[in-house]
Amino acid sequence: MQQKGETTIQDIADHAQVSKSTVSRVLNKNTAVNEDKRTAVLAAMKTLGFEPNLAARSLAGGRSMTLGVLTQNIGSPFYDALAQGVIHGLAGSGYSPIFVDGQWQQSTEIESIRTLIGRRVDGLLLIGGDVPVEQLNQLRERLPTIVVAREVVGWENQCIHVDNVQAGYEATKHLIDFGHQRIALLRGIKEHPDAIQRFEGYAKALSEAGIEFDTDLIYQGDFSGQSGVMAVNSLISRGIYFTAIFAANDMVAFGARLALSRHGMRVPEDISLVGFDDQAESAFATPPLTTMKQPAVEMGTAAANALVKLIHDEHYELASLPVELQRRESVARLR
Amino acid sequence: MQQKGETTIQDIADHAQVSKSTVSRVLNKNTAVNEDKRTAVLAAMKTLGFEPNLAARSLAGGRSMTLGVLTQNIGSPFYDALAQGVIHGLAGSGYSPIFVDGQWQQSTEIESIRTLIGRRVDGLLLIGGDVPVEQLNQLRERLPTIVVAREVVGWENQCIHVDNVQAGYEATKHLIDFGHQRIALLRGIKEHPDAIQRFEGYAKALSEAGIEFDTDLIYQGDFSGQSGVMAVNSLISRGIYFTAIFAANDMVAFGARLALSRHGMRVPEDISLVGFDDQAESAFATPPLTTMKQPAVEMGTAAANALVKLIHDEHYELASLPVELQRRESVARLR
DNA sequence: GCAGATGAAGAAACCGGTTTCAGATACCAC
DNA sequence: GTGGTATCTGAAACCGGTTTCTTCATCTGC
Repeated sequence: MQQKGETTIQDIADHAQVSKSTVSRVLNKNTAVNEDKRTAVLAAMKTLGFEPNLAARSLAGGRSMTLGVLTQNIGSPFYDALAQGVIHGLAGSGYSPIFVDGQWQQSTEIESIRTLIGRRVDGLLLIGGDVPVEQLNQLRERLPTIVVAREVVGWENQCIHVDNVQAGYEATKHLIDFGHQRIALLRGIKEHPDAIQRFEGYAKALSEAGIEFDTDLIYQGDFSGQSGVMAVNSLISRGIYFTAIFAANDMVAFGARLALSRHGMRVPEDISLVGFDDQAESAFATPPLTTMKQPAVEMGTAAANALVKLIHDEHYELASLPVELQRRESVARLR
Repeated sequence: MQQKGETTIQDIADHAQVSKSTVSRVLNKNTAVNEDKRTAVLAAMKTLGFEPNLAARSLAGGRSMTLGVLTQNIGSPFYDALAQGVIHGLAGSGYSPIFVDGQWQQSTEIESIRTLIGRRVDGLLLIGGDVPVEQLNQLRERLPTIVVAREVVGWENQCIHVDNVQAGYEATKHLIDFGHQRIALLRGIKEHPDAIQRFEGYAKALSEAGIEFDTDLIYQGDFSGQSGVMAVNSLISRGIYFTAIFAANDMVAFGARLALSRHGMRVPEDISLVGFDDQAESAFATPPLTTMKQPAVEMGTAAANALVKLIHDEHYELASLPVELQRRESVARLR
C-alpha cells in the first residue's frame, strides 16, 4: 500500500510557489502571511488533498495534540460513560484521545501508561485504576495528569471523583427513612476503594439511626449480575431476615432482583432495592430501579476540560460532583 | 512541564559508548550486534529509563504501529463490546488502537477518519458507520481497511458482519414455532441497514409460514428503551391485537417489557418477547430475556486479527459469524 | 602471506514538519 | 534621499528516530 503517496508540506510549497516555512505558517496561523500567498497555499492544499503528518508535527513541535486516556474495563457501563464524557469534553479542543485499557490490573496499567508516554501524549487522564501513589507522583512530574473516579491524597486539584461515603450513606438513609432496618449490603470487590467507601457510608447511616450492624447482612461479592444472584441465594439459604437490599451497582441489583423473583419475593412489595450508577437500563427495569446516579459523563467532560486547561497552564476548578438519589419504584415503605 | 527531559537514543548511545545506529539496531533487533555492545546498550536503557519516541519512529520508519478504529456511539453496549473485542484481538500484536467516535453521523465520521489519516495510522478498522462506498473505496487504496458490522458490496474479504436477514428470520421463526401469529415488530432507526435487514427476515419468516403481514404491527422507532415504551403504548392505545414482540434490540425490549407491565400484561404468559444483542443485563432481566446473541466481542477480535494480517500481507479468512438464538424465559407457547 | 569475502559499527542522509535567523522589501519620518 | 523600523519570506537547523552507505577489522581459502 503506497503510504509514500501522501502529500507533504513540500509538495504544497512547490505547487503554491512558496517555501515550506510559509506553508507551515499558514498551517499554524501564528505569523502573518501575505494574503496572496495564503490563498495560494490554501488552494494548493485543497487541490492536493493535504493532511499534515501528525508524527512530524509532534516531533518538530514537541506537541502531539494527543491525550492519553487510561480506562478500565471497556464494555462496562460506568467506565464507558466516563469515556464518552471525555470524548465530549475534548470535542473542538484540537486534542484527540487515545484510549488504553488497564483492566484493573496494575501491571497492565503500568504497561499501558508506558506506551502512552512513548506516544508522547501531551497529557494523561487516568480513570480509576490501581497505580500506586508514588508512581502517580512521578508521572505528574513528567506530564500534566488528571485522575478521575479515584481519590488520591495530595492531588486535590488534579483529581475528580465522587463522594462514595456520602453516596453510600444516602442510599442507606433512604431505605431507613422508608422504615427498613434489616438492610442487606451487596458489596463490590473486596479491595475496591469504591466498595470500601460505600460500605463506610452504609455503616455510618446505620449507626446514626441506632440500628445494630449485622455482618450476616453483608455479602462480599463483585460487580457482576451473577454476584447479585448468588448474594440473594446465600442470604435466603442461610435464613437471614432482610427487607431491603443496597446493591454494589445496578448490575448487581438486576441479579438480586432476578433471584428474588425466583424465590417468589416481589420488589418492592416484599423487598426494597437500591442500586448504584443509574445505567441506562435501570430506568426500564421492572420495576424501574431506584439507584444512586453517578454523574459519569459529566465527570469525564469536566476532567477532559480540566486537563486541557492544565496543559495550557490556565486556571481551572475541579469541583467534586454529587451522586444523586434517583427515586424510582424499587423502594417501598416497610409495612 | 519539562517534556524536554525525555531521554533519547543519543543519550543511550553516549552512555553506552556506541553510535545512534547501534542503539537503533538493538532496539529493532533486525541486524546483528556484538553481544558486548548489546548488553551495554540495554543496560544504558535500563538506567536512563528510555522509552522510544513513537512520533520519531513513525516518521523515520513509515510505520506508526497504530491502528485507527472508528466506532459509533461509545457508551452503547453493542459497539462497546466490539471495541472490547478489538482491544483483545490487538493485545500482543504490537499495534495499539486509537479510537474515534463517529456518532453515526457521516460528517463526523469523515472528519474523524481524516484525523486518523493525519496520525498516519497503519490501518483502519471501521465499525458500522455511514461513509459512502465510493469514499470507502478510495480509503482502501490508501490504507489497509477492514469494515466491521456493516456489509459493503465488493468488500467481501475486508468486511465482517452478521447476517441480519437470517437473524431476523430466526427470531421471528422462533415465535412462530411457539404458535404466535400476531407478532409486533419494533423496528430500529428507519434508514439503519441492520433494522432494514432484520425487517426483511421478519417478513420472510411470516410469508414462509403463510401468516399475513400487517403493517399495524410494525412500529417505526429507534434503538432506545423509550422507543420500546412508546411502541407498546401505541400498539395498545390503537387497540392492535398482538401476542408477541420482536424488539429492535434488548434495550427496546426492556422498554417494551416495562410498558407491558404497566398495562398489566405479563411476560411471557400474556406476551412473548424477543430481543436482539444479548447484552449483559438481558440474562438478569425478569424474566431473563430471550434474544438473538450477536457475537460482538468475537467479531471485534476477528476483525483486529484480520487487519494485522492484511497489513503484513499475510493470508486470512474473514468468516461471517452466526447470530444465535439465546433461549431464556421471555417466550412462551401461545395458549 | 595476500586477495577477496564477510560482518560489525559509525557517519550521514532522510522522514515531514516547526522554528530560528537573517535577508529583502516596503513604509515612514525627517 | 537617507536611515530606521516593521513586515514578510526563504534558508537552514532541528526534533528523534531508521536506514543506507561506507569504512574498517576480521576471517577464509589458496
